[in-house]
Amino acid sequence: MRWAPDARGRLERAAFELFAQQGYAETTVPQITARAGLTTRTFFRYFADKREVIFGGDEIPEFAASLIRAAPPGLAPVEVVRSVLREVAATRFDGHREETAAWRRIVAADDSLRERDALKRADLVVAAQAAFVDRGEAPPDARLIAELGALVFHVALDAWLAQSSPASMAEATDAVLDRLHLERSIAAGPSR
Amino acid sequence: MRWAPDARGRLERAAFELFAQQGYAETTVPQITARAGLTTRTFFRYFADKREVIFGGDEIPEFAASLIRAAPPGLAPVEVVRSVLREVAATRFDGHREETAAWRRIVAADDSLRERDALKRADLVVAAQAAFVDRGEAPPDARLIAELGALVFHVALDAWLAQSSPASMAEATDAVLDRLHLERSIAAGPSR
DNA sequence: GTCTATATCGCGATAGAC
DNA sequence: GTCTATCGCGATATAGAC
Repeated sequence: MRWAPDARGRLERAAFELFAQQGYAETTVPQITARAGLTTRTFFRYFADKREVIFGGDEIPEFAASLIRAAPPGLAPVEVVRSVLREVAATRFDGHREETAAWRRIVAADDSLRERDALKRADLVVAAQAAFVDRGEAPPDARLIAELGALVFHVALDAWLAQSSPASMAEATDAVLDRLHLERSIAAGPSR
Repeated sequence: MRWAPDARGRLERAAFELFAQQGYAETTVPQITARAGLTTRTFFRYFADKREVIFGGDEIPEFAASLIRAAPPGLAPVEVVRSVLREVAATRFDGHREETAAWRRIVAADDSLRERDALKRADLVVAAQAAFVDRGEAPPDARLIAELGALVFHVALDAWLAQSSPASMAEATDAVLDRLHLERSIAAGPSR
């Protein structure tokens, strides 16, 4: 065929390698596309902007939201958070610690990327809040529990990547959640 | 004098008005500087990038950090958070509800600005964590309590702006904190 | 202040695939 | 022939260098 397949994947890999080697800011889009054998214009057809290459297919918000909606109706919100985080951690992170760490190093090194990362977290909160509302929570409570879930997720991710011994990320999310010392009733009692 | 005074303030006001009228993305830096009677170059002397005009002197991280460091040594972390948030709310927000709401509307309408807003929140967490570490908390606990404080602050801000009756933001931060149903011991017990 | 690199995006052309 | 992925060219805005 006329074009090598998986243009998107090639762009992602080329970007990842260049960012790791010379840094995000020092890497230009033409450099990335040259390495992937494509043109600059093509890059922007796959990614809205340069930052998105490294956050590519981030379906975590959708995945988490679907898990929240699928949780048993009676389960307390905190327990929903616990099981959803376990599931996300186990299926998306455990077994990919090294790649995740390399990715995190790149992101942490550049403010543009930290910024995009922070937006992704905000978007996760929005998606999770909507899911909790669908489960019957009042919007303010749904917001709170969604924020808490995102908080635990991000703190646990950093903790998991920081520890030298390779425990599972699922354990890390549990540990952070427990450390919060939340009452079981959180965001489950009647609104004031 | 040769130049009209308060160049920075004029740029901020011009930007604010234009963003409110035609949106952030539709407003160019030359438009802003034209309205302020300055050149594009001058704009970037005062602000690192276009987004920063609207987040101008955001000294909240430094302010919050200094309050945390100044809190009574024996006070439980959650109570430190409670009093710091009260203080920040009362001195920086109460009495400016309308301006804050207008500002929030602009930010919420554009992803570039939501992104910067999210980064500011992350920076607040970093500053607060450092302050809690100085107070003697273990870094992981300091991180948790800092994240919690930022969470309460942002949720309370939205709640305060959303409510029709003009309560104080200090009350809003208290309400959100109470709603979390945290045990008093949070992040105060011995590290595992 | 001026000059310039780089990101970003609109539009039309093109070359197979079906 | 139509469709789709890609290219090529050009325009504008941001941002940084000199």
